[in-house]
Amino acid sequence: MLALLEREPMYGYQLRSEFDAATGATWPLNVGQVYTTLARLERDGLVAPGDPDDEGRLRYAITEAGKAELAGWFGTPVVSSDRPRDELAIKLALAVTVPGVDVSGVIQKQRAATIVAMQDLTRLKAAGNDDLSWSLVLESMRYQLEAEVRWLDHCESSLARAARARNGAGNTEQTATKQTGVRR
Amino acid sequence: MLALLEREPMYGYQLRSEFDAATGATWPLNVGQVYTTLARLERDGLVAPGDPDDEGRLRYAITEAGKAELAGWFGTPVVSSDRPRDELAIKLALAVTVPGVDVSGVIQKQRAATIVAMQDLTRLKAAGNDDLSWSLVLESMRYQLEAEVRWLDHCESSLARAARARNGAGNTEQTATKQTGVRR
DNA sequence: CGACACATGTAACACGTTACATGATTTG
DNA sequence: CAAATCATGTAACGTGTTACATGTGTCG
Repeated sequence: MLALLEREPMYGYQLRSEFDAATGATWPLNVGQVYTTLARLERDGLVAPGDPDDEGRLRYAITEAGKAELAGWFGTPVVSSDRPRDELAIKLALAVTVPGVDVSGVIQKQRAATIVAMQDLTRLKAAGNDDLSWSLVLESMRYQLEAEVRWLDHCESSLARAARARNGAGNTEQTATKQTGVRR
Repeated sequence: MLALLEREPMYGYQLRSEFDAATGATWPLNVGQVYTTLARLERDGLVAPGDPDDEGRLRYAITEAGKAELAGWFGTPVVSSDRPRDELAIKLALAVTVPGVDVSGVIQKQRAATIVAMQDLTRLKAAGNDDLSWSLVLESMRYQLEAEVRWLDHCESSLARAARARNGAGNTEQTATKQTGVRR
């Protein structure tokens, strides 16, 4: 919000559409949330309601405090500790500890879903959008999804190795990558 | 929580330590939260308090409904739409739209931080932990961080290209990757 | 004995999210 | 004219997170 308001004062509805434009509607933003957030930002003195425009729309402007906050945001890198927990990582980490879970089944389903997501992305990208922000976000997702697939592969081979270690040294059937049935 | 309780009934404090063990303390979990979550899970009928053990500790057990929920979780891949918004992606997407922001500065700081994070990871990994869950989570982070660096590089060259497009065709000074000062 | 880990909780807060209500304006 | 878009809000809910209170056991 602050970043958008730094460009120029905007009213709520406009903020939503500008945000969607910037992120390519990848993470759609509920309009209602804009207003609640605006109220919270005003509470914290980061924005201020100002001159209503020609039509009665109330534009909010960023304050000095808001500019400082924004500059801090841009100037401070995102570190692991303020990233949200990675659900997928947790899921697999736990899956391998719970007996009866078909871990490779989980991995395979996930990889399939991830690959579909990548294809959707490619399709989106093909439906020409020359906007820079748009394409950066899309590329971000692509890099992440690619990494995810690679990680899933790594997990599978890790699993296979662990299974091989558990079984006798001479026993070389690839059981680990071929089990079926989901728990129980 | 459900995944841990599927292994065996546990009490609150134990759940915390088991979770930390599984995720390698990557995303430390506040103990208090375990109890509130446990209360909410009980409210939803997914766990049930049961037989207190030899010391007076109250163990919670997963219910049938909880098992179903858990099986659903393991059986359903994580898709983009239920992933949280990517703060870094949004940050850069907006940075390029706000005039006066030193985008390559942001990128460089982020890359530095990301690389440090990768080194921390390597160090952690070196401090021997042969636990499978642990190492899967660590690898997950490594893959993600690597992807992030690659994406940041991509962003920089994307930016440079955009800048070249803005400037005249003959004008080939590399202004885009060399600006300084953070807005204003 | 004092500090620290173990162990259980609760109150308060902030935030994201949804659903709903309401009205003006535009457009097929 | 009806439907859709524009536009502004609010109430309610769920959850993550922190801070605090409280007590027991253990170990240097």
